[in-house]
Amino acid sequence: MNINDVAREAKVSKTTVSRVLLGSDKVKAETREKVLEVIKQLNYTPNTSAQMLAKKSNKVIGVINALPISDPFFAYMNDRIANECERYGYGTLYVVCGDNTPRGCDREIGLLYGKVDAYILTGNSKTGVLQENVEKLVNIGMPVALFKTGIVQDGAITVDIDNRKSGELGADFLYKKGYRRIGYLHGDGMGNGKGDFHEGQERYLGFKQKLEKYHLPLEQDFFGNRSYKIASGLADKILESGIEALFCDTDMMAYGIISAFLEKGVKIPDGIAVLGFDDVKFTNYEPFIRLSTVAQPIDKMAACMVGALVNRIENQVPYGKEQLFEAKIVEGRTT
Amino acid sequence: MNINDVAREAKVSKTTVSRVLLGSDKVKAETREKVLEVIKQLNYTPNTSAQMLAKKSNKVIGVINALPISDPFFAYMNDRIANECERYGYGTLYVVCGDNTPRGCDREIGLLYGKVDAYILTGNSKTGVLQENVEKLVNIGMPVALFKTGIVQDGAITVDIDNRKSGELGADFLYKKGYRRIGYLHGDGMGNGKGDFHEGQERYLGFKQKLEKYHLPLEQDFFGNRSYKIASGLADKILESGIEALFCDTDMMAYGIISAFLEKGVKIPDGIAVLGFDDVKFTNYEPFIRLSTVAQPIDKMAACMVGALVNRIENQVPYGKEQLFEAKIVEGRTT
DNA sequence: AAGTAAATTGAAAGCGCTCCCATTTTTGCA
DNA sequence: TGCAAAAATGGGAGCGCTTTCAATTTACTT
Repeated sequence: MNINDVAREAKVSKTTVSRVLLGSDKVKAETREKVLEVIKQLNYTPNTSAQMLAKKSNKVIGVINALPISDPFFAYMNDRIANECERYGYGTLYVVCGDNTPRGCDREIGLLYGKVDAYILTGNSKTGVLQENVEKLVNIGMPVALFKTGIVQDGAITVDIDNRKSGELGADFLYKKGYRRIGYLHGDGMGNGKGDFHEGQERYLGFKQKLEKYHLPLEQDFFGNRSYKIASGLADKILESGIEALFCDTDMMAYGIISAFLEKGVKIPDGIAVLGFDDVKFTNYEPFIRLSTVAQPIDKMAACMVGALVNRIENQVPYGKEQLFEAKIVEGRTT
Repeated sequence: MNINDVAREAKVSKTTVSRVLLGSDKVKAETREKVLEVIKQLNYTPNTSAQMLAKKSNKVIGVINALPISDPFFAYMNDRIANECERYGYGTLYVVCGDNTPRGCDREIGLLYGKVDAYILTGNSKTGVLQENVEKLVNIGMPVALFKTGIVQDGAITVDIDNRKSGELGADFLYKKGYRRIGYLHGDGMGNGKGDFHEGQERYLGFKQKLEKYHLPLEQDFFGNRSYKIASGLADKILESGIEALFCDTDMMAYGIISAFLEKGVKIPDGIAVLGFDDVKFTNYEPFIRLSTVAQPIDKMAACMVGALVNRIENQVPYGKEQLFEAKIVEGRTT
């Protein structure tokens, strides 16, 4: 079942069918009607591979997630990307590097090659192998956007927030709220315990600098971990340290530790204040504790990436090398 | 840059290059070496659209999520599907129907058409439009698996848990733990307020039947909602009702209401016990309160779908029409 | 050394579609 | 009614790859 079958049935040439399909050009109204009718009747769907091959472009952007997609922050980002693509009439194809091991995603890039007009690469674990592949893509003229990969590469556009500044912002906010003894809870990146969460390091740096500027004492650092038992002891450790506020480098860490605090009967924010990072949005679930957090402008970042890629694809307009966004405080009830 | 460039550079025919690419057949070792070298040197990547067109199959399974992917349950499912596909040497391509409106996903099916060897359709919002499209796919001989779509269709394989039984299981568990006054917290499905969460209805039915069997009183029903304010009042309402245990029809609802209880200083499970549904797994986050829940065998369901599809694709082995799995209780600390 | 089988390679057709260009049909206007 | 211009349609090449089948080379046997 292909375009020829439709052509035969509609008694026109496949060229005409193609024209109807692409909604293009001038086809007599009644011819179009007839073709559409046959298409519907035969349940014909055009083969996108053939289209792609013939057209060299198909209005599709490919997204490679170099991390498990069940990370809520990135999951939401993916939703936003799809939405943005739709605005421009583009489809979105996703691929996931399923495991936790940072790698080059060769397989995944290959899987999309010839199917998409541009790539978006996503992932918070810096890896040299990935960088090599980005270079390759760029070299063959492929439009590429990088989201939080920690890679900055000529010919690709890197989108992220200014992590350093965001760390400062969080510290500043807590300071101005009157907290003086402020601790920091580190996440562990991809949960692989490899400590390669490059974003967190920058955030922490900004946080520390701000504390120093205010001549605040540097409290003990705390480290999150996926193991329940350690995490449970963690809450005690944090409480015993006597800090007044805790800056967590992801919202998920914040939610976790808050639950632990609540369970121990500690009031938030009176017993201890908690500031998250990300502004994670959940489908199907509105957290009952509105978290105070350093919000990443996810929507804007998605719009920036897709907009830049589409503009490059359609108008050959080059994009900048790096686009850093400002985070902002969203105050909930935990500070 | 295509296969011809490689052929020319390696001084062989493109047929030979193709053979090397497919790792197939007999190619003299030194010829293969040379071709591989040229491929590497030129950074050549085969065009998957051309391959697909020529081969009629490319070992790729397409997944259409008829819901926002940021739903943690489905996000995790998607991760599992990718893993299963990888076991068979298959790639996985995802598409998301970005909005909350249940629809036929015509666009998304079309986007994948000609790119994949089989479809997996996912979504917990029954829609007639979707069913039509499933029929179409089946009619052209496309292997199709349906996950929680609420659709059962000849020629497609439907995979789900036995929701009724699972509701009974939860009620039974709570009863046997000694709880007698048990309430039920309904989710609102896709969060679109349309109340089309067909799974929940079945679960509730099973739950109710079991209560009746034990001659327990039917407590007031509670309804979750994405609006924070209502949800906050909800916790009070539940507590005032005097129930001893609350059965929530998703884990996310459970986590939410638990936070609210904790914040009010209510102990779990002494003040009130909470049983969730799903056994949601988070990347990057281990909830500090291990939830007691009715666990869906996500891994098994993913394996079942992918296995059935691959077997159908490669060996023409037909699959069953419907495969229902048993849920089981995973007891945490909230009951 | 000759002959045959096996291994290796290449030429060319074709996958389903788009699009350039040529051809046919229709329209507008004198 | 006739003729040029515009509109509508179709033929066929080509997108990058795989695969059949034939041709060539190599290896083996006696």
